[in-house]
Amino acid sequence: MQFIDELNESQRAAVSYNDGPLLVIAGAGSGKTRVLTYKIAYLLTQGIPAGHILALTFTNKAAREMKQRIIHLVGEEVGRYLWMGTFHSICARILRAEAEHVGFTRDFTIYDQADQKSLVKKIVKELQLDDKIYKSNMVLARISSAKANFIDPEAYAQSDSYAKIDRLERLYKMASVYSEYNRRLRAANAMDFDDLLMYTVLLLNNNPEVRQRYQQRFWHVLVDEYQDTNHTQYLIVKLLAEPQNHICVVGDDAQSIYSFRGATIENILTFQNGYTGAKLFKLERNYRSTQNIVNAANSLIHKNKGQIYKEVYSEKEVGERLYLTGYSSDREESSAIAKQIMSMHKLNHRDYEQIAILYRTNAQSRNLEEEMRKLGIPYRIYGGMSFYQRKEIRDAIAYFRLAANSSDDEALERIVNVPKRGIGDTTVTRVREAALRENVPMLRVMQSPQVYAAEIAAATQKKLQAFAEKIGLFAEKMQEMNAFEFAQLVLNQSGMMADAAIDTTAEGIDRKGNLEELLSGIRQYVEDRTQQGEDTSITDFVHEVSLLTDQDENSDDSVARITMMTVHSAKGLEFPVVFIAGLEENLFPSTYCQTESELEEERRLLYVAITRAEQECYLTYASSRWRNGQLSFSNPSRFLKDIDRQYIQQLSAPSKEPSPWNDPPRTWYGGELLSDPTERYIPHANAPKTPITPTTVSSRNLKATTGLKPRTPQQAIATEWNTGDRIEHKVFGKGTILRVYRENDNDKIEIEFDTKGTKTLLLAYAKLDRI
DNA sequence: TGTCTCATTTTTTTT
DNA sequence: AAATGAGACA
Repeated sequence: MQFIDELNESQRAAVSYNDGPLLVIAGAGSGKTRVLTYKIAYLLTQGIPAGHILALTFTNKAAREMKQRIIHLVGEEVGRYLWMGTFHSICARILRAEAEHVGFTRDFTIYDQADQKSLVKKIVKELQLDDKIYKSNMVLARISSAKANFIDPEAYAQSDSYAKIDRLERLYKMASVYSEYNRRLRAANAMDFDDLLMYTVLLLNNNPEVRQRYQQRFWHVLVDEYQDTNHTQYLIVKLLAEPQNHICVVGDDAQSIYSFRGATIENILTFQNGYTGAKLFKLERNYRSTQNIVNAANSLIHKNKGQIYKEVYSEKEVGERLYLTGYSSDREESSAIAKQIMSMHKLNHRDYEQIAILYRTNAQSRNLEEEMRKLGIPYRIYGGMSFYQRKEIRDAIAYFRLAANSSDDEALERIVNVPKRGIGDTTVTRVREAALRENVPMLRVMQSPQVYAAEIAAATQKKLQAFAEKIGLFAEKMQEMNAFEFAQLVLNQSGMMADAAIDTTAEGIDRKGNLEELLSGIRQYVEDRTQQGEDTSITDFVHEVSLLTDQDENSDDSVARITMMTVHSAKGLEFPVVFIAGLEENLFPSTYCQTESELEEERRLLYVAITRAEQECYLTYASSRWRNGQLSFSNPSRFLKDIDRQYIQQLSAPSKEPSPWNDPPRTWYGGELLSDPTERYIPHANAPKTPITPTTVSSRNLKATTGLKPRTPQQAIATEWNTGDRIEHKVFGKGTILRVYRENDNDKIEIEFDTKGTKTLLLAYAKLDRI
């Protein structure tokens, strides 16, 4: 085991200790993954077969990379059969094998957020509850929280603590909604993400024989990012590790940032109580960042109260201080970051791959993206709309899902009229009602509407049957074809491909391109699996796709790009240069986090962000920012003051913005600055001095005349307005587009529109898509 | 049934 | 800003 020499003393101690439960508290950048990797490699060289080691990670990508590294250390044959993946994917694997024990079949579907949401909406409507109170997001959050705490509908109905919060929110019928929701999932042979965890616990709890089988299989259980596990995950680990308790968990309480999805820091804080004799190791030396960065992060995190004491230190060079810059607007912030990156690249020969921009919310990526594009900086955005979330891709996959699982009603409703088959809402509702009444899948009702007494016109019945037959055909073909052949068949026979091909608008061409991309992705998948000697049917593909995250998507790595992502998704990553944008009150920390413990979590989030940086860390904030179509003003984040001043260097910005230290927080009145507001607005450089002769264009013919079309009809919002001899600022309002005329070759065009009520003519700038 | 228009709501982070 | 929902109309 030469490789063990590559570790420092405390790392080595953690790796070679195997006499009982083990808790490794690993500071940021202290080689946590390294310890885990080497520990597994160590176990393998001790003669433990890979098939008897279970390692749970936070993302599939982390699992893949770790496995690669282990194989590199011990060889392919030794490491190949490791059980390694996220809780969700490992649970899905176990549940598919044992599906009948929990009352599902092995082909169960995994409902994603959109499926869940649509189901909740239907249930709320059916139970005749007010959808203003029972908002789908709220309902789902409640259900998810219950499942994260291993509380089933019965327990929920009994629970005082849940009832109390539900009363506050006037969600008196929440328990019934939860119960019906679960019933419907089961009827559809489907699970949501939380079910994967919950049913695994149920499986192991209720079936001693199964439990023993898995306990005997997993001689060693290792968990990464333990600070972000929830109670149900705690139970899974406990059930699998018993009775030998050869368990090793690794984590950092200072980086716990997922409480919103049920993670509880208690798991790591009380580990030693739950596992008697558990040994604790601390890794405190940071190998990633310069001293200044580590010290700055430390000074911030020490403002939190509850934490396991540790002193992370770096022995690298002192390095540069963190740079702080304030800007007057989000636009200015974005463009300054872009310029900065450009000059780093040009002047310092900094590779784009070494740079990341982190932010609190996905919405912030839009501005940044635009500015990067302007300067031609290649970028990669994680999060937001991923390939598999696009409508046409989801539709295609819904066909696969329905073929694999004929009870998958959400998939059916998604595609029953895609492409248009003349099966409208009314018909679908009738089918759904009949299916509900007769307790059968909707597809069954469509096969024989008369049997289930669905009141449907004969002509429509024909359409339904034709659809059902098509799905039946797919289900048959699915068995005999490989994934690629099958996907091709479905896209052609369903009419989706033809439908996209007919459409010659930009969106249509896009759609077709995406479908083709999906096909070529599936072809690749089949090739890979053939090489590995694995099953090439569509079933496995569908199952895997539902557990993919945007980090897993294969993007073109041949070009060096900068990375843009939320702080949450940056967990576990590192970059030589990190920008953290939008350090403002009400954004970071978020408006929705105001209790003490929530604020501490936000502070940990910033801690995570800063500790991603190896050499340079830039912090920025803006005094004004567009949010939800409204301009809002804010003060610098309170967290800036939590960082020890000696580690920060304030840079000057184009406009003088208030400093977090020297200037008192400003107050705003009615969303507007009390002092002279015009200072905050930079006049549009191209604003014409005199009105242009308008060409009258109706909104309908807009695209024909100008080659431009508004993304939504009423999108125009005036930011400034030209009266002939002066430019007035800050005129906001929506109106109907009356006339359009193009300005130079710019995507921004001027629109004349009248505002609600007063019929004022305004010259406004609107963002338009080129077609 | 499908399309278009208008109005209201959303309002963080994700496996 | 963008998504969702309701209502009008062909």
